[in-house]
Amino acid sequence: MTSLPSLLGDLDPTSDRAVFRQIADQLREAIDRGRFKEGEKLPSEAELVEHYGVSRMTVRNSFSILQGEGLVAAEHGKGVFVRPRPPVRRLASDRFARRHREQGKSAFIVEADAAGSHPQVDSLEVKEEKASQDISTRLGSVRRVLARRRRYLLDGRPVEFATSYLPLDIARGTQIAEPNPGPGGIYARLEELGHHLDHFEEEIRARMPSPAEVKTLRLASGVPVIHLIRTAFDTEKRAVEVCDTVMAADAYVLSYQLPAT
Amino acid sequence: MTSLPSLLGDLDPTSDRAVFRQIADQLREAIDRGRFKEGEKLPSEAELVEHYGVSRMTVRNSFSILQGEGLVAAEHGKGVFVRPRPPVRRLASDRFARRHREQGKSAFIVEADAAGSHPQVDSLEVKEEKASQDISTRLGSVRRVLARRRRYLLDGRPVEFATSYLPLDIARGTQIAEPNPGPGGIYARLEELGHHLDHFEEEIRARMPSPAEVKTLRLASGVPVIHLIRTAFDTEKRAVEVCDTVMAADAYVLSYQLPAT
DNA sequence: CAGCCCTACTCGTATAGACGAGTGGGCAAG
DNA sequence: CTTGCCCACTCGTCTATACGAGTAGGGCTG
Repeated sequence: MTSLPSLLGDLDPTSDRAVFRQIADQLREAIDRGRFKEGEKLPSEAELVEHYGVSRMTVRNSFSILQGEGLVAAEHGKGVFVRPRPPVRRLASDRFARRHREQGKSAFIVEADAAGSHPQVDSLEVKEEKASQDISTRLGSVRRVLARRRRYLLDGRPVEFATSYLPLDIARGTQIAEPNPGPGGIYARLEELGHHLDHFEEEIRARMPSPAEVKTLRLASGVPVIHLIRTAFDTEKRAVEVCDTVMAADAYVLSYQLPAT
Repeated sequence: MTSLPSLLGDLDPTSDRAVFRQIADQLREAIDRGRFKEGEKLPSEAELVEHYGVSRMTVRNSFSILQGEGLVAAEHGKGVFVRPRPPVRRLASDRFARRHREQGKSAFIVEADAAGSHPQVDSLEVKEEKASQDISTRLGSVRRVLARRRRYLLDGRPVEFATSYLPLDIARGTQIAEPNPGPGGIYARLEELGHHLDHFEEEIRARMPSPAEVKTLRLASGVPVIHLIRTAFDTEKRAVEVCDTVMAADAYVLSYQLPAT
């Protein structure tokens, strides 16, 4: 039972700042200054209750602020811990360049192997379905589509799930409709089918995850998602694929290289 | 006092799902289904206390979940409201193309005017300062830099703030060091100074905002930020500017066009 | 009629207490 | 020594209560 004042200071009763905010401020500052390091355990609720002389709900209130900021995460039965900043996966803008399609393995696998982490793909699902309004619009008024769903994991942690949508007249009956699309992925198959890829359009949004997304990506509270929608166009200016991707924001940095034309 | 059951249903006491989660689920679903529309007021805490027969803290707990998801916002003295989705600003990847630098006005102003909204730029600050470790690395080991800070508002709402960093040997004494950099902005000045722009690199992250960012961008809780770091390179492969931008994620969609080379 | 105030309703903050459930270490029984 | 149980400690959920403070509308007062 070492004394916390050395780490945490006192409350200012004259301040009009709410007590639980003051406590959150002190904890946040202590974390920022490295007094509590990544992965380290913060003082327990009971300890803070005693240190500050407040009720437990007040302390929990403080923690909930820091959780909302993505700074800490509570673990039932263990304590509240400073969230480690996970190593990030970089997505370069040239990741779909033709030269990367030569190898047999998918971009995700190759890239992860190179970074020394253990990649995995699961919840593979390939089926025909009705296109949503949005997908239909992007693909040019298609009614039904082939949907390829998959989830990506890095060292056992889910980091992204994605769905590719393709018009049936392109994909039906081809290897694209198979669970394993073969070397170079569906883009290689599209080119073999005569749909030479011209360019991609990517739309990027960030937002808080839905409960379903929290579940599939096992997100801690306070972690947003990056929502990326990529449309692939062939040289005839036709949209041949839309890929809808949701990524755990704490696992990714997107990187683009743009000409200054 | 109209009855809420028509909108909200009952609790399932046999479920092992926590009561406050069940309530949050029901409210979320009602919002998703459009039973409560954007900007509309949810039932008050007292009403929900009575409807579900739970204590007030339980209801507040439910609200705090939905706030964390960015779905609702509480207004002191008024009620809890469904957060309206603000109009988003699209940032196209060609926004720095040379052809857009012809006009006298900045890209932000032109674009906002075209969209019929009222643009504003404030908290302008231009000064020399010590480069942070990160900025120094990106600019190629520079010790001191010229920093240009500004905040952008759309119809009175702050949506983004940005800082440009330039090496002193380039910027000092030029119009770049003036509050108003002149027509075409600093990129036009850089080209006039012989630094012909070759390409940009953009890094994109998403995360929850710091308290300071919440303040400057007046963010509601449950709104992440998009953090964009752009480095401009001239034809000599030298990094001539780094622009660090923090955007309210609910106000932006980034859009990139990539060749399929 | 205009202005003010009062009141009812809203959410914000805080206390005190209770029980449940996950975790991990120590101790006791085999 | 190993196994298994128990207990202490942790956070999770929930109740009940109290007061503060912002808002809006009705009614009273001048």
